[in-house]
Order: sequence, then C-alpha cells, then structure tokens
Amino acid sequence: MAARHPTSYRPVTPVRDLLARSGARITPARETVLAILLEAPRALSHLEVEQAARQRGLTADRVTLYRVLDWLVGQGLAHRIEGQDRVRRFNAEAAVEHAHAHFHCTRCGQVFCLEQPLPRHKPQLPEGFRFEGMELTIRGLCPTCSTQT
Amino acid sequence: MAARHPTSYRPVTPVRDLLARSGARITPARETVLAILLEAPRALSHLEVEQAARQRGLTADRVTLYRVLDWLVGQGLAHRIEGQDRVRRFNAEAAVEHAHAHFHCTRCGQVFCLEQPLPRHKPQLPEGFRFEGMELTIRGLCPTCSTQT
DNA sequence: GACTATGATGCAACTCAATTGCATTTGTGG
DNA sequence: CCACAAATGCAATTGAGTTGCATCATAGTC
Repeated sequence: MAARHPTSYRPVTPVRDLLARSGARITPARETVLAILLEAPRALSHLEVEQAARQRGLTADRVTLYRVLDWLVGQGLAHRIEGQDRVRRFNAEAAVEHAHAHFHCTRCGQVFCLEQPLPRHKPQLPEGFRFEGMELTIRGLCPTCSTQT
Repeated sequence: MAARHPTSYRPVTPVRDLLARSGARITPARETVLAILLEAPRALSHLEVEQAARQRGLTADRVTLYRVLDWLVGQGLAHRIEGQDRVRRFNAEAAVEHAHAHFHCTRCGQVFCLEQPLPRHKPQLPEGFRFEGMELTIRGLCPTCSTQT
C-alpha cells in the first residue's frame, strides 16, 4: 500500500511525530498499527489489523492490538466504526476532520469512508437528550461485489 | 403499555393478522414477540425481548427468540438496529415507514427511535457502489442519564 | 551509558451475543 | 384426523472483545 499524499507539497507527518504528541510511550505496536491505519484505503477490523501487522513483522498479541486500537481512539488518532456485523473497524484520518459517512458492504463486509460530509449542524433532539456524536452508515454493495452478480 | 393508535379511527391491525400475511405459521413465540415489539416505546435487545416474553408467560428458548426476531426482520415486520455496544436491538413499526434516526445512550445503552426522518434522497455514492439502505445513529445521553450527573 | 519507575505487553482465562446441528414437537392444509 | 413441512428445544460452538496479573521495555534521570 502506498503512502497517502505521494504528490503533496507538504510531507506526510511521520507516525512517530503523531505518537509523540500524546506524551505517552512510542512502542513498536503503536507505530505499526498507526502506520497501517494511515495507509489503509478503508476502515480495518481488528483481524485485518492483526494480519497487516504480522506482514510487517510485528509479533504482537491480539490483546495488545485491541489495547493499541483503543488507545489510538482515545488519543483522537483513530476512529472506531461500529459495523453491521458486530465487528468494530478502525481508521485514522490524522488531518481530516472525521465527519463523513461510512459505507458498509453487505456482501463482503468491508467498510469504506465516503467523502461527503455529514450535515454540519447537530440534529434536533427531543427535550432532555444530550448530543455527543453521530454516525451515518450506508448499506449496500461495494464496486467489487456489485459486479459479481 | 398501551396500544399504538388508541384514538385512531382505523383499528390497530391485530398481531395475528400481520403474521398471517406472511403465509407462514402463527406460533406463540411469533405472536408474543411481535406484540412486545409493537408495544415497546423503543428498540429492544434480545435480552429485553426475552424478559418481556417471560413476563407474558411465554417459555421459549433463547435460540427460538433469536430465530423469531430474524424471521420478523426477514418478513419486514421488524427492524434491526446495530448498537454501539455490539448488541442488536429490534423494533416493529408495522405502519410507519422506517426512515428515522436512532439515539443510542452511551451510558445506559438504551436505543430510542427519533421522529425526525432521514434525508429522503439516496446519498450520492462513488462510481460502482450500490445503495441498499442507511442508518443514522446519534450518540449521547438520554434524558434519564443526562440528569444523573 | 546504566538505572529505574511506570506504563505497555503477553498470556490465559473469561464474558457475552449470536449461531449451528440435530432430534423432537407442532401448526396447518388436505 | 393425518401427515409432513416448518418451528422449536437443547447442547455445543463460534468469535469478538475483555480482564487480571506477572513480566518486560520505554523514557526520563543520574
């Protein structure tokens, strides 16, 4: 997988810099996982992260990856998406405001980030409800699956 | 819990009628579960359905309830909502078009149906994606939880 | 460069919703 | 009332995610 902004005039912020900002420790697991998420074209499940990590030579426990992912979410470096299949997926959009919809393929289960932003305004809620955030998930078939009959 | 349209000029369609339309068998489990969903003010998890069913004197296996719920969804009699907590919740909106947002309380986990409809139009999708449906989930605190500090 | 405290990791066991296979029961059309 | 397809019950299983605790490694300090 290629880096995100190969032709950008501004260099990609190195993974270690992003991590360093948190003040917490920089560990191989955190470096690798964040790099994986940053380079992924779509949201990855824990399992996909684990496989990608192994390909990069990281031998980390399943639990460690869960904890790293949670930590990244806590740091605001990654975002967690609740899938239609009871599987959580993660992506990292270091620079991009995370306010877009997700597309969940009902056939292969992949989750894609869509470019179009969510409505800017907070939705009207009935009396007493407090808003924290919102998530728009579109179900359907991805390009690959929609052509396979 | 009261029936849905107490003042409507049109009588509420009896549960058995709704079931009969499917052409499939009418069983105690299906009757009870559908009645529970129709009368519930919010989406219910499998566990909540099970407890409600027991209160009504239905002694059905957990698995049966799972299967009944799936079947109701397949028949279009119920709708499945994917929670932020990896728990599926169900509601039945026999007459109402199901195109509204859901509110998920991040504290108590309850899911409420919001009145405001989703945007009518199908969202623009990148080339190749096929639209099937969408789900808008708003996270936050419900009235009860938002007052408990 | 070595030392150390604190926070990260590994391991094993566990939780919990949901699913599956198969034998048994039951609703319904004939 | 009968037969058969469909629904149910039961037990075992899956799979994502979590927890407790012992061990290890990072980053600041000397």
